[in-house]
Amino acid sequence: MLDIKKIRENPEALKEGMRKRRNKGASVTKLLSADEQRRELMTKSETKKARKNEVSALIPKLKKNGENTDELMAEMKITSSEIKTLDDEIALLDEELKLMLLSIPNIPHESVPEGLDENDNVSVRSFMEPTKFNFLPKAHWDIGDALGILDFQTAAKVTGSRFTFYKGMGARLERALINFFMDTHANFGYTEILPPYMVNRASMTGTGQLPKFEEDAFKVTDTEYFMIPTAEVPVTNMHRDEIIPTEQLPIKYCAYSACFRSEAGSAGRDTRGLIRQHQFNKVELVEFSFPENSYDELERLTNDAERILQLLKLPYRVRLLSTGDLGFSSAKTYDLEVYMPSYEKYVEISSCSNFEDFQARRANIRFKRDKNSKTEFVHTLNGSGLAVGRTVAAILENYQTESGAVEIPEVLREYMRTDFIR
RNA sequence: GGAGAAGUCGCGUAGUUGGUCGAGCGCGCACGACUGGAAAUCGUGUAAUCAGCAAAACUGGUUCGAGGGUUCAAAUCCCUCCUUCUCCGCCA
Repeated sequence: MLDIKKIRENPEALKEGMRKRRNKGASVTKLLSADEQRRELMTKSETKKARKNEVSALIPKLKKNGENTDELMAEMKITSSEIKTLDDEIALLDEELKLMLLSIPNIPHESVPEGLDENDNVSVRSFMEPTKFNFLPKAHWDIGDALGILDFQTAAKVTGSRFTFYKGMGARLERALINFFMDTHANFGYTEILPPYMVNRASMTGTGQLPKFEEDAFKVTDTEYFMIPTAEVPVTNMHRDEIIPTEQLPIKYCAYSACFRSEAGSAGRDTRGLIRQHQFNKVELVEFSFPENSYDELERLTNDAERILQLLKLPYRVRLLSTGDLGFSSAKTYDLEVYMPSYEKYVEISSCSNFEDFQARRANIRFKRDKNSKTEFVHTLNGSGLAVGRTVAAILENYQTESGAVEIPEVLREYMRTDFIR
């Protein structure tokens, strides 16, 4: 959510930001007129309330002196109903205004390249060369099938499409990766979190999934709970409606969770394999930082996610997202893309974003520099560290051997208790 | 799931025949006095948020779990929901 006061002061900045995002939804004029009307009504209502409070203090005094208060009480009866009418109008405007504000995406940071879509993203750096094979490499779903470690067919029977059974060494690989990710991040100052997999509506709104993207989420029937699409939601909302003690900042969490996405708009895309599932595992990095540090922290957090790929010796590149590909809540995002031989291209395996105060304002997460200073919103950041299923896919494909076996990356061998899956 | 109790300013509490209660007290914290320094003691202060103002100050509004209602007036009465605790049931 953006700051209505800033929009009031500088509507041009919002218009420019929305132009960059090619966003047609935000009507600045409508927003500002609703805001103005609301403030006008508030002034009226508050004047009446002041009078009401004054009289309410007066009545008991007069009564004590035995004076008649009928006339005042009659006046207040009218005043009260007038206040109620005004407040009802204000509440209506408030709701309208809030819905508008909640539907406006974040304004991109000035360092974000302007573009139409993912084709305008910019490569920042890369690690290793794309893996070369002196045989015809197989896709991970074929490898998984051949080794008996991934079973999509049975999952389709038991649940439906876009689900997977991991079996034997496949299940162990997934579990090994989760432990390896968490252990690594914990060594770099992140506190481990294991969050709830369902959250309420307020949490989904706090991080920006609602109200605009309800169809992307799985809602639990007969409750107001949603299955989390990422651990970012429960973990960021841990501090919702809090004023974080300054000495605790920056706060850094790493959280493992299963993630649930309906992928409503993606029918037919990446239908095979582990790339686009309704349920997948992910380790997420979440950070609450001082506003002035957040862009340095974004670089650092991105490096923390990259470290995993480096340790696994998987080829990847870092892409700076253009305004056309930027997520709704983000001001700046780096995607880490791992090389996937079956696609003969790079596939997103992590997304690291700085939301500035966009989520913090929605979720009301603040801090105070010292006793006498005003409260400020923290900046929130997060990034995958990493998506586990896609990492399994990347390992199966990049580490496959001509014999059909898969070598285990060195750093995982102690977790796997083996050097090969065959 | 059933029965009961409770949710007040960082913490602990006072406040239930509705009316100077946005709210007293204690602790904590901050500042000051005393001290060579400290402890103890004493004094002062101690929320968030919105609107008005260029703005600090200031003025006004709102907030006693959340939302609604009764009333001239609600922390106090009524309703709904949420959370916590105790007992029972069920259960990994």
